[in-house]
Amino acid sequence: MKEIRTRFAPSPTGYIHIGNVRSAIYPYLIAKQAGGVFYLRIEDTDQARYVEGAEDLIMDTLKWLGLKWDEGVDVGGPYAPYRQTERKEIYHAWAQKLVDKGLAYADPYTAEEVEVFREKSMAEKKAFLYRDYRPENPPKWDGTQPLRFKVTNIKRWNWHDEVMGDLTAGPEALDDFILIKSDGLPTYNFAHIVDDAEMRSSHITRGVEYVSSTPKYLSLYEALEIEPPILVSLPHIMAPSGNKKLGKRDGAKSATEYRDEGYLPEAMLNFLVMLGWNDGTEQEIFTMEELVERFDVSRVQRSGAKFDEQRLIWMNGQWIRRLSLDELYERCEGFWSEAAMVADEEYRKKVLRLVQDRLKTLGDLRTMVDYFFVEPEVNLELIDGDKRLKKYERTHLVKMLEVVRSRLESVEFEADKLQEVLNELLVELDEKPANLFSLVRVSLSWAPFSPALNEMMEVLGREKVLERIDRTIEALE
RNA sequence: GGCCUCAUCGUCUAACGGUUAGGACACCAGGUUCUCAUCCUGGCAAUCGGGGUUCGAUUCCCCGUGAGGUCACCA
Repeated sequence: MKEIRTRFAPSPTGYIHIGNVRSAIYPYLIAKQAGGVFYLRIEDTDQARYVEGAEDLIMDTLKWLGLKWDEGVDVGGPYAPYRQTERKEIYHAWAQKLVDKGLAYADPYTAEEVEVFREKSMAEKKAFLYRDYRPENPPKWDGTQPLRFKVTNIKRWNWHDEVMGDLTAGPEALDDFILIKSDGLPTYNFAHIVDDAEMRSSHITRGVEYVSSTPKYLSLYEALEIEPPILVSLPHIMAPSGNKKLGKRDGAKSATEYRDEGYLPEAMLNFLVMLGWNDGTEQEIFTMEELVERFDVSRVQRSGAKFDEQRLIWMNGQWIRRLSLDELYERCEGFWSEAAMVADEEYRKKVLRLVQDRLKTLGDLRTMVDYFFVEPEVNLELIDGDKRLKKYERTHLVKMLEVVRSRLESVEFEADKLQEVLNELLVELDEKPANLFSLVRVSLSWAPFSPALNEMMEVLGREKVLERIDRTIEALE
């Protein structure tokens, strides 16, 4: 059997936004589950859209998601170079084959002249086909004119797509498209065909927008006597509002932006893969290993899926909770506030354990745990505005806190012991947990929400707890 | 406009032609000695329309409708 070789072949025109990341994930999974090769090729033939540094952005994203490439611009490989601008001679050699066969010719028209043809066709309400205006005696190609493919096998094409199934297109889909631009660089249409042949791609994974061009590619394969690879067309990821393809203008962020906001790569990967694919079971959470094992292109959805950030957030929470405390701690590097950074590792881990179930993203850390690291500002509004606490006289609240304080002076600061004492205080003061615990909780955190009282006390420690109760008493008097 | 493709809860989706059309997110209600979250329980909610074929259609066929893609010296 032929070796499985898949690729991700982006253009270095900027960061890859999440809508496009999936077309790197799927080929990766296809290759890895077959024990094949996944490689990275840079398609930089459009000089005008080239963005400095984009290659690094792309590689950063792939690394973050754990999509390691076996061959590529930086690591090389048996079919190097992997950057199209460095492969110019190769394309010209293949182009020459077509010229020699009489299957390629120089385009004598200027862009303006072609535009006139196009407008004429559109005015007649039919699709523009250059071949309708094909010059009878084209000049010899000297490299300054665009080189066009001369389609000869004008017919209806039928082909198979692993995702879309059996597809067909009439002769209208065939045209004399440009192989080499007047700047000497090949178009995508030509370059990818040459590269995938030279680099032995077994699969071509790309967005559905290429299916209407497929007949052109098929006739080129035929002319070049290349056996076509397996075609895999991926439906688009749609913007959350409306039905259009998710793009940068819809606020599609880069994958690394999500990383910086505190999303885990596992969650992002899991979410993106599940957007348009499932394994037929009701399992929702998959590790990379499981995905590699279970992924099946034929189960990929044919219609576009909307990007649902709510689901991503949920999935991120799921993954945060699956991490061990040590692992979570490592992932949180860079997400702590400055005040927290001053505290030692052991203390921060204790705090982290209390909020692991509460984090939606690692970014929540910055604000969620402030009061563990800095003295919170007393805000009596939290008492006066509380539907239960506001019913008490302040003197009574003070009395309650004084009793609590004196009991805490001697108790061991350990969660279970603290809970016992808190329960005893409930009886002693004849109070409901909703009242007493709320009062103490607010006194210690001055935050609208916080972890369980006894655990919070254990982490804060006796000194801080007594100090904060004193401050509250002072403020209430 | 030509050509191509797609169509199940609000969203992501499951369902050899036979299921009370299942799950998940979101939302709502309840429970977990206090808040927030987690977790658990329950609830709301879908086969685009019309014709066929069939004992029986979400599933197959046709016609509509809607949506998307494409018709670049961009990929």
